[in-house]
Amino acid sequence: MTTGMHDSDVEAEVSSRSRFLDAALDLFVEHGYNGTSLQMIGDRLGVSKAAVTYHFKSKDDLIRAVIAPAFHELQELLDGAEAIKRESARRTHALDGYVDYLIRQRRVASWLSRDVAAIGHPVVYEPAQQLTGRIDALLIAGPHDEIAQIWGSAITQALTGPILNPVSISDGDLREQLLAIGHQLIRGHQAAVRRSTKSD
Amino acid sequence: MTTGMHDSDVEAEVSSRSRFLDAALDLFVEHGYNGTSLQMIGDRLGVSKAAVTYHFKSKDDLIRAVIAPAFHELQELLDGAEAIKRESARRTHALDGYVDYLIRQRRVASWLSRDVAAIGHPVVYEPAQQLTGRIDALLIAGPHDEIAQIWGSAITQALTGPILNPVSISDGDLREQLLAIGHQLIRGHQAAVRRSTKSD
DNA sequence: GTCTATAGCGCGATAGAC
DNA sequence: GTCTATCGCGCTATAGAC
Repeated sequence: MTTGMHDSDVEAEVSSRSRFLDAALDLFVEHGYNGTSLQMIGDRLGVSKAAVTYHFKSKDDLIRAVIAPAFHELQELLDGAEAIKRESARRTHALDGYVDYLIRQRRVASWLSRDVAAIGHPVVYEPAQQLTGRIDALLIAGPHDEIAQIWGSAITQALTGPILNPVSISDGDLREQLLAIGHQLIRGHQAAVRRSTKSD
Repeated sequence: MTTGMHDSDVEAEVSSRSRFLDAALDLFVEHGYNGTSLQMIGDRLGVSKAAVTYHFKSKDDLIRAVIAPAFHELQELLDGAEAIKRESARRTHALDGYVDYLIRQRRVASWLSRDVAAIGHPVVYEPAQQLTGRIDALLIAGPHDEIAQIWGSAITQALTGPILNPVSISDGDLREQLLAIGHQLIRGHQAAVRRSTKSD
C-alpha cells in the first residue's frame, strides 16, 4: 500500500470515484457519450443512477473527470517536447511520447477519436482542439501549409487506428510498429514536400 | 434535365427525400446520430418533425437511407477489385478506388469513422464490419497476422484523417496526397514484414 | 399527402427520507 | 453521506385532423 490512507478507508476507496470513472469510460467507448445514460453506469456497478449524480454533480462533471488524467498526461508530454530546440530531436521525442501516451491511455484516446458527441462537448472541445494542434505542429516539419495539414492528420489518425480494435500483441511490439508507422509517414511527408517544391 | 420526370414533379422532387437525407447527414456529421433529433432535421428544412417520420417511417429507416448510396458504391468497388487475379494490380486498383470513394463520399465516410453510435447501430454494424474487413484484406499483402492488422488499420485510418477536417485543396491534389499516403504505408508494412521474418 | 396533437417513454437532475 | 422517489423535459412514434 503506497497511499497514505487509513485501513478504514480501503473499502470506501475501492468503491469510490475510480470505479465510477472506469465503468463510465467502458460505456463511453462502447456506446458513445450520448448513448450512455447515468442509469447504465449505475446498473453496471449495482447502484442507482442517483448514486452517480451524487459523486459527480452532473454528466458534464463526469466527462471532465474521465478525460482529465489523459489530457494532463498529454499536456506534460507536449510541454516537454516543445522545450527541445533541435527540430529533428523535438519531433522524435514527440513521436515517442505520443505513442507511449496512445498505448497507456488507449481507452480514452480511441473513445475520443470515434465519438463526435464527446469531442463536440463544451467541456472537451477547446482543450482537445488545442492539444491536437500542438501535436500536429510537433510531428510535421516545415511550414504548415495544406500538404502539412494532410500528412499531419494522416499521421495522428494512422497512429490511432491500431489501438481502436484490440490486437493480440504485446504493448512493446505494438509500440515498435506504431513508431515505424509514424516515421514512415514523416518520411512520406518530406518526400511529398520535395515533389511539390520541384514542380513549382 | 436528364431525368424523365414531368415539369410538375420538379418542385416536389427538390423538396423531397434527398433534401431530408442531405440535412440529416449534415447534422449527423456535426452532432452524431444520437445527438441529432428528428426535430433538428425538421427545423433545418422548415417543417415539423412529423414531416420527417412521414418520409421515413423511423429513425432507423433514415440512417439506412443515408448510408445506402455510399455502401453500395463501396461494395461495387470491392467486387471489382476482388475479381483481379494479380495481387499487386488488385491492391493498386483497390487503393485507387478507395481513395476515390473517400473523396466522393467524404461526408458519410468521415461521419461513420467518428460516430461510434452510428457504427454500433444494428442497421449499420454488420455491413460496415464486412466492408472494412474486405478493404483491409485488399490493401495489405501476405498473411493476415497481427502486424498486417496493425498496418491495415493504420492505412484505412490514415486515409480517412485528411477528409475529416476540410482543407483548402482541390480534389485532384487531395487524391494525389492520399495515394502517396497509401503507398507509403503499404511499403512500410512490407518493410516491417521483412524485419520481423529476419528476426525469427 | 402532409401536418398537429399527443401518447409513452427514458433522460438528467433534485428534494428530501434515513 | 447515500439512496428513493419524483419532477420536468425532450425524445421517437403514432393517431387522426385537414
